[in-house]
Amino acid sequence: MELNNHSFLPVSENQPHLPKNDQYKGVPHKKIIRELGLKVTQQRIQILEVVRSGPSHFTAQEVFEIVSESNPDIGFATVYRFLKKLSEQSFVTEVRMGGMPARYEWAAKDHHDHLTCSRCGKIVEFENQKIEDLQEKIALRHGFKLTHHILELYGVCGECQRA
Amino acid sequence: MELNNHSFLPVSENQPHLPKNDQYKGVPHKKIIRELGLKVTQQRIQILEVVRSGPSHFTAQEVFEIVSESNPDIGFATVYRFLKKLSEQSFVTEVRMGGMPARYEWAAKDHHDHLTCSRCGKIVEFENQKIEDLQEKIALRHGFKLTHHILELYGVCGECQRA
DNA sequence: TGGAAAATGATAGTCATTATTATTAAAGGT
DNA sequence: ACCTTTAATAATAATGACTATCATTTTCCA
Repeated sequence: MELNNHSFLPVSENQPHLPKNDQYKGVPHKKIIRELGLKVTQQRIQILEVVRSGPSHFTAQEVFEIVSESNPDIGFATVYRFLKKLSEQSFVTEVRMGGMPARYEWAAKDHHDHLTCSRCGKIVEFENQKIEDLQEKIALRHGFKLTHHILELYGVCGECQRA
Repeated sequence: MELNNHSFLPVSENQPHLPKNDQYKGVPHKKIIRELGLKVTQQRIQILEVVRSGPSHFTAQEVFEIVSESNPDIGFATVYRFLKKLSEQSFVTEVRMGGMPARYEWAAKDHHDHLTCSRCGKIVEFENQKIEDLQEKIALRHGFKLTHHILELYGVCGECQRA
């Protein structure tokens, strides 16, 4: 993950990794929308409200449904369009998994990967900076600018090994 | 990725990493189809021929088109159906990318991960033993016995960065 | 070889996402 | 505050990848 180069942020360009906490904390929705180069609309504010304060992984449909409660007139195309913009400019991360609808998450939250037990389904979240660094290196070596990654480990947990 | 536990293979369960070469080399298509618990048909043989000898990443559509040349009567549903079976039983690996059609690859080849351009879809294969080792360590630290993993890096390739 | 069970091809359907378009709303200059 | 331009919206149709259905054909083994 790289830092976004957004003007209102106290960004140090040399900082190689994301800060641990939401770097946009306290930044109003309006400011973020302007930073995207877009006009500020009620719909976009409402979408951002869900995205920034709701669950950490959400589908476009879920966002649409939540916003619909307070604003039944919103169209789902608006949600898709705006999520795409947010994704293009790295404010949210888009993850697509086998055929399922894309899931998004506010990109400024802590990053973590998953270790899943294929026997009982238990999920352990972990973070490993060394792996992140190696990923950056690999991408660079091939001339790529990394935007995101998926790292999912599967195995059998201690409990299930005994059983 | 873990070894498949298919009876005709000389599998050593203790081996921590995949062998470097295609573990199914020399195994006839028919045998693999039977191993899947499916009936042997011309269509499936033709699909396997493309999958096993063709390019290393392919879409269902591409397989369909290639097979169509020698057998214009094949339906694309047949290709999708069979690729799904192969994927379910880990004979091929399915990789999905933002909105684009799924790409498949014969799974028995060297283990590698993918670096994908989210702009143009280009895929670079890479292998990094350090990352593999770190994964093992992480799993161990949490008491897990690692069986396989998914590591997909996404970014923008040099070419697309310029454009 | 006969016949149950499975596979096929054609086609229609599903579902997420995207394009289109007429209408409405926002931002900036006056 | 009022225009005016320009973008954003909601509704809807369209797209595209896949999947289900089903009548017909094939496989395979008893």
